[in-house]
Amino acid sequence: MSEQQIPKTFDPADIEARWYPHWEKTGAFRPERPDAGPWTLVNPPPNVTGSLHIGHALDNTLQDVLARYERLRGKDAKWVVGVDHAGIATQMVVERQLAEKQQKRTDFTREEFVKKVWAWKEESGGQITRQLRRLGCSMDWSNEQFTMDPHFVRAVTKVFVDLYNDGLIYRDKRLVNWDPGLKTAISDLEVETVEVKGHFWRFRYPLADGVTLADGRDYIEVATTRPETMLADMAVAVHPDDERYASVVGNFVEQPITGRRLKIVADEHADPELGSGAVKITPGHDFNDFEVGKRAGIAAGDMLNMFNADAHVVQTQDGLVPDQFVGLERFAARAAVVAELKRLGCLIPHVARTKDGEEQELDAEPRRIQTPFGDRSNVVIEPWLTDQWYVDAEKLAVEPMRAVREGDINIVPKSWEKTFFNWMENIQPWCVSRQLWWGHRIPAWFDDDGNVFVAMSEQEAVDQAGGGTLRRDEDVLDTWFSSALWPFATQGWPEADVKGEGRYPNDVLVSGFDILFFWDARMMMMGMHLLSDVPFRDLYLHGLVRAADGQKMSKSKGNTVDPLGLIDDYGADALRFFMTAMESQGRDIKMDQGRIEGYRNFATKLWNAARFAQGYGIGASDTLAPPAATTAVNQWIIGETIRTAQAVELVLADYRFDAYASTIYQFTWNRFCDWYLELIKPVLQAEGGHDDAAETKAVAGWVLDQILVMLHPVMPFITEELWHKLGERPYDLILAKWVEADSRSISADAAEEVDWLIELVTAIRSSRSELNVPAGAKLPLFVRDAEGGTVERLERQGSALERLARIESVSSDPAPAGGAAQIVVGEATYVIPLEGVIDIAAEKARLTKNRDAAAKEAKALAGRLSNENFIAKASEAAVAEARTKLADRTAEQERLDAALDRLG
RNA sequence: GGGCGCGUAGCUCAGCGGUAGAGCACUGCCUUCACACGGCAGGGGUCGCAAGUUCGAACCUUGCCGCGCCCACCA
Repeated sequence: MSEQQIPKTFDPADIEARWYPHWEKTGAFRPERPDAGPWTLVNPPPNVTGSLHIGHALDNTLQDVLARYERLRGKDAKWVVGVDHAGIATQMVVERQLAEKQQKRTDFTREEFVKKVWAWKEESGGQITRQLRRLGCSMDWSNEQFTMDPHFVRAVTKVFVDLYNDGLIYRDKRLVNWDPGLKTAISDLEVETVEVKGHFWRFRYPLADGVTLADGRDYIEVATTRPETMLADMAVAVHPDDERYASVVGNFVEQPITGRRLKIVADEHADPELGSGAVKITPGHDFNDFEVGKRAGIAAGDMLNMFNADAHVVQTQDGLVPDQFVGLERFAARAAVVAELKRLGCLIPHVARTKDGEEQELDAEPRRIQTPFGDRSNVVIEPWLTDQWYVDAEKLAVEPMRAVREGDINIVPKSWEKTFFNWMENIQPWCVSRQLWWGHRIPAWFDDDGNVFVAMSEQEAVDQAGGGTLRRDEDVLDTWFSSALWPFATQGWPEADVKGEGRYPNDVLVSGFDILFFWDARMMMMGMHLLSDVPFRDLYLHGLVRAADGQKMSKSKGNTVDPLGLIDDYGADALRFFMTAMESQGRDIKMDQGRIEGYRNFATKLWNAARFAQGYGIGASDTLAPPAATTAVNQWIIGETIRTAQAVELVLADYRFDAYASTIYQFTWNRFCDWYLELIKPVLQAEGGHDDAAETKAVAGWVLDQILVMLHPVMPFITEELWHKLGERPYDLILAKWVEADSRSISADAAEEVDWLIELVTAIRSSRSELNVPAGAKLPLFVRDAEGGTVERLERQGSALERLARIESVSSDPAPAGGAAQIVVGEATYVIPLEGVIDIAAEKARLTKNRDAAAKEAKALAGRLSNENFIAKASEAAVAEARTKLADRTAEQERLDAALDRLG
């Protein structure tokens, strides 16, 4: 693609469709650059069945900004990409498809079903990767990963075996969060607590054996929000110090429905302040009660279970559940238990007042109950006693906490550290087994006696067992177990020496804060244990993309925005710029189409600026260093370019994405387009050529190139297109060199001169506009009180001034008598005769407004400077600055007073 | 119950110790030969409230009021 005329219209779709395949085909994402140092980033693997949502667009834009920036700075930027098998999510999708055909998973063998999932993976797995390409993400597709690739399976198996052998994975019988919808255990993190409307019932449990309480009552009152669990009650607990019950501890109550004798135990868990102070204990179906039960000497194996896998009532081991309850669904069982207790006269009614103040008896007190739901199934979670595999997270959490504390891992923004520590310090054993078919099958085998053998292969397990036939564990691993290995398993670990290659630790991880525990922390635990080093040096956490009204986006609310649609409407570059500009640390992003449109306009602006430049023979620069410049305007823009590059480097080092976007935006539009291009028009358009033309074209071409370079990380498509349209290039922009930001190329004098010119032009324009001078009218300008330096500047910048402020001539002669606009800039006053045109009253009003503004500021400054505390305590620089400003403002005010006098 | 964050122009957001900025929207002028997805000029804010620290506070501290998120066993 060689130099050619830039078309009048900017068509993002056309450009995007051409450049992405070109980059990918030419290997630009991982070019051969033997001298380049490694820089590594791994992409949070999206679900294989997923499609790109707006959160992915944010996450991947930020990563691509970093990857492209580092690539431009000469690094061998490797951005690892791949997809996650997403156990539960994917299995659910395929099961849903079966359901549409009136089929279910269990109609098939495990092998048949898994085959169907693989088929679906092949069919749908490419979608999200195609979409990432449309966003422009410069990932290393040559090394695309899948968490169920054969080498990944080996890595996962090895990790499981190693952790088992290290005692960090174990099998345990305890309560798990059981999802009766999916019929699998899930981890704590996959449980979402939601407040729902519920009831709080109170019941009487009669004391057995004729015992009574100190006050003579023959029953103990217990309360619950889950009456159905009474069918498996095993005790009643009271606080050891609770006098009311001290006499009956060690005695029994009789559960009214089952007739089971429940021991009254003393346990700190019972809160004397709450309700009656006595609490029923169901060790098999409540996390607290499980602990109380254990303390009371009930072994896990003896705890009564009253549910099957889909939460229907089953007979307990002691056979005491009346037949009428067996087989009931859990919520039906709840109603049945309440009804039966009521019938038995054991229900204590709740007395409520109606709005009219009348008393009313209810079965139970209405309450808001914190209820656990499965995050995937949206079904109420049941604590259920099962054998599962656990990772000893507490031990694995030690090193990551140390790493964060000591700065080996730098969490950005820092405010997340507290959340991180809070979770890590209270971490619970991680249940990693899932009763699913899709996933990494657990490498554990059992013999007929229930002995377990954990091994890399069945053969090894058999060898361990000393022969015989073994049965492999049916369960698979939590998806996050495999993705926890992502920073190294994707790069060939354990065979490859990822540390030696400089690819581990990764340089940075970018993720949404919503997966800090699920994924980021687990990578730290696994990485630090298995590779003895942190998985990444920096952890950048970004927020959520919210709907325009601030609500969380979700399919069920129907308020999602499709990033692909936004790309169609505004171009990928505009969407990327939006994400980058809005990414402010520690804050969510609210959708704002107006902004995306604004950034589309920005792209168009750049396009037209390049087109303009090209029209005057400005093209690809042939130097990396700034070209030699003699004019103030050229020196100034070079300095501004370098300052911009330095600012960009500074803010990107701190992951200040918004600051990066606004820095480059303002430079491009407000400096380069609004001023520089306008200032050089007289040079470019001079009839018969201009002495400064060659220099100016060289500088303009260089600056434009630097803009393309600096903008490329966030707007890769338009910049690559313009890069080539502006001239023959030895390489694509994606592989160009970052700006040589050498401060020695900044001229302070040039900056002062151009700042002065801008101030003067702006002031003249402002007065023209306020005095309603016709926009096209060219006016003479008379200067008074100008010092030598200003006179020279006026000579040098005369043609620019004439063009930008619509001035016909500049003269240091006294202005003719009569009405005139007067403009004060610096020490000089600029007079524009407007006899007959000017409205003297309007000009007086305008000058007075300016005078008053100067006077007000001068007064404030004078006040500050007359405060001896300020002089004594404020920094010298602050005092000096105040003095300078006061002098300036006072002088300005005096000149404006003089101008007002002249108006009469 | 703990923790985190947010309340700045009509809207979306920067600024985080020296008397307020951007984009969009708004008003006026401009069909000026790069761009009307544009140019120029302009209006608009007692920076949630209160007290404190400081020579000086949108910016630091404390309290309060609103909003949001996360974690947690009130049966």
